Amino acid sequence: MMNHVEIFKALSNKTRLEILEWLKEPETNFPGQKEYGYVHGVCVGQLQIKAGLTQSTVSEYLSILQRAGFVQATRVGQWTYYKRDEAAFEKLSKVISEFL
Amino acid sequence: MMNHVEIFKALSNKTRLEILEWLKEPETNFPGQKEYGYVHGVCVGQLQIKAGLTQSTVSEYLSILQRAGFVQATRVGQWTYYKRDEAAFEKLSKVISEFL
DNA sequence: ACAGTATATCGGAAAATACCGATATACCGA
DNA sequence: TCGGTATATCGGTATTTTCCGATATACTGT
Repeated sequence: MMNHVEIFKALSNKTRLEILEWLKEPETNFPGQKEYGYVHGVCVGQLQIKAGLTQSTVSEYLSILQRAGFVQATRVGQWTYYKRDEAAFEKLSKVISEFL
Repeated sequence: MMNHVEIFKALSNKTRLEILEWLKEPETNFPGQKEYGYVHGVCVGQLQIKAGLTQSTVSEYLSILQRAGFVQATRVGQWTYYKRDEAAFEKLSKVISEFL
């Protein structure tokens, strides 16, 4: 993983925490993407609508979450799909209970 | 506990993370306080010396950590001792692996 | 009551973050 | 090749955070 401070900073924002929560259940939270599937996660546009912020802001938030390791990005055509990396959460959970 | 964003913000600073780490082993990290004991933790002055920041800054950092639940303060005479609240770390660890 | 010490709080300058709109890049279909 | 769509990046303003020095508060011994 990366620097702990950067990881906690990534989680220090209401919208970013919500994004992570929404991505736990893509089918429920992003029905608008049903026809395209959820294999690689959810695309930026869907997240933007749900977040109610501008495209540029959501895009940046996603790259912050990606740098911290919480999500993985997959480019498919003109779309970038983001999905949670569950291992990162387990890892952080362990870091907190064992090393912090 | 409190709002998750505030908790992660409290952990988004190098010095504050170091303080939490130092408080895991007061005897080792704060030998200057040996004669006064470590029952209630470590006093602000000792933490200030170790952190190398001003008294006001360290005092504020400690209250940030306290508001987030990571440390408990005990006033004894003119000293305020701070010690870790291990339960807060376990709780946060669970929150991350189960809810985040 | 007073001087000394420990900590908390206040006010502020500099740096970082939260967001935005505009623009650039990448891909697609015609 | 060109127009349309999805995303990333850039430049900027408002807010927040970092860290400081000065001051206020609280306690202690004389």
